[in-house]
Amino acid sequence: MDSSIRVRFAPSPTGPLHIGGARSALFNWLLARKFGGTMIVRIEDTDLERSSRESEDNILAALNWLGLDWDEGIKKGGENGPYRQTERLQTYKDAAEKLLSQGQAYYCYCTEDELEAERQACFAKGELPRYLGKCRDLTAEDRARLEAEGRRKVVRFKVPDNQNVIVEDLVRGNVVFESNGIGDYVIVKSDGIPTYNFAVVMDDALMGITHVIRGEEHLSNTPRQLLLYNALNLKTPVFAHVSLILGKDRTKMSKRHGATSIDAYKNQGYLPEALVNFLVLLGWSPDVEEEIFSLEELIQKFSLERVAKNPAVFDSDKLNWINGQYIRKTPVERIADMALPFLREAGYLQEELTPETYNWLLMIVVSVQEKLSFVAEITDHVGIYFDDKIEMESAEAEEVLKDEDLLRVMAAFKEKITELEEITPENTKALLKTLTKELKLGGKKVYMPLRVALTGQTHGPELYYIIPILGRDRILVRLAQTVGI
RNA sequence: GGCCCCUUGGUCAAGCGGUUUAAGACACCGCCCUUUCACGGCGGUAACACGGGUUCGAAUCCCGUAGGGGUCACCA
Repeated sequence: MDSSIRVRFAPSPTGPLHIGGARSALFNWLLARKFGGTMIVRIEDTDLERSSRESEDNILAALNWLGLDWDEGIKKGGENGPYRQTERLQTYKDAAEKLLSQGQAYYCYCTEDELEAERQACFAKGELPRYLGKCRDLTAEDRARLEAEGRRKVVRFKVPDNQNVIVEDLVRGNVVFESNGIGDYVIVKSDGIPTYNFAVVMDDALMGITHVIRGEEHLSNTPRQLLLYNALNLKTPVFAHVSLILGKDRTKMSKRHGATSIDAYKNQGYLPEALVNFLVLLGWSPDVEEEIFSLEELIQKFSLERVAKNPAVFDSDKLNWINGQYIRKTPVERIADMALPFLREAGYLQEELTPETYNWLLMIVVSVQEKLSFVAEITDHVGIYFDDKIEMESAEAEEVLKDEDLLRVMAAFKEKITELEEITPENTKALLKTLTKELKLGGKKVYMPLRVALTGQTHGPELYYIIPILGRDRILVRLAQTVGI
């Protein structure tokens, strides 16, 4: 393998980019980057009904967000364009003509009802439901008659009999299929648009794709494609079928398993590099014990040899853990930017940010950063900073405020905090220390009562963050309210 | 149902015939750190689907059974 490697990601723009697609894109991209090859993005929009520009834009944006770029393809150009299949129709048409004239394909005039009846018959006999070749040997007169009836026609590929088709797969080894199990399949639909199996072959060949890395659901399509490569005398790429990503119930990931689009994770405040890290671990394993890798490290370490054959269940616990690891290592400014929309939506922040409130926001984020698995969770932790009306969250909290030394502690704290000209985490830390010392009390009698008096909770961020974030005035308001001083 | 793929702890997975009393990570549990929670550190529970072979020796090779998944469209 070398720099002549050409891989592609060829999504069909019928919905947002999903977890599985993203992983396929990632594997292709990693291979290209590792060997200095070329990554191509092509849009497979031959399903006119379901394809949309909106989906295309969404997919491309998601790819960009993940940090997966491409060297050639849609929105980028290149020598093998255009990169949208609906703009390459002439190419397919010519190839279909060729197959037709060589007798390797033929027109079929069967109606949907006829086909359905045939399928049922096969099924009843316990055979593979497939097209039996009814229109295979139509005479010119037959065709003229059927055309005269106004029937629509499709082009079917004539699948050779009694042939073993061997898929040489980098992750599965050689997989053998019998051509007899494959019925003559449609390569051009009645509206003149090629089907997937035909268009991919043409495009992969014409674009010089050397490695096709895709989901396992395509494995049983591959013999059909191989037959076409053969018939058209095209050079076949190397295949690598990666096993599927399953939901908790061990069936193929789908909407009912919850969030499956990359968008959904982006919108919950996951970091793209964390998602990539998680995705690569689904089906691939490093040769070392660490599991947290930067894109650069992944490029260096990735190899198709270490891609697993068995399907992987999507484990959101692990995703959360990985994302949490990244959140902790990420500069607070970036997390704050991500947190802003959530805080606004929760009604915590109304006004535009000033430099002052921005710094305040940063301190808030710092105080809870290590608690987050994904940024949307921030609203669960920051309520204490916004509502000055303190509710005791538990009987345990109320109990804390019944301590006999409470008033002494609070009064001393109030005095000290009032004297402080500027309240920062640093001098708050010092203040708390001297307070404990001067009062000659155990920390438990100082820290916990203060925490409860200020927030109504027995847990939460460090006191030395809470105090400066609240500021003197609001602290006094809260003390008056909860302990009456 | 036919064809194809897969089968190591709850999950992701290492393992490619002896170095395995089967790594590591997530989750879970415990301890430590921490005058809270979390983070972090240390430790623990937990697996080779089953049955036959082959071999001196099998999680690793072969066959069968079972289970799971995928696919059989004028969707990709």
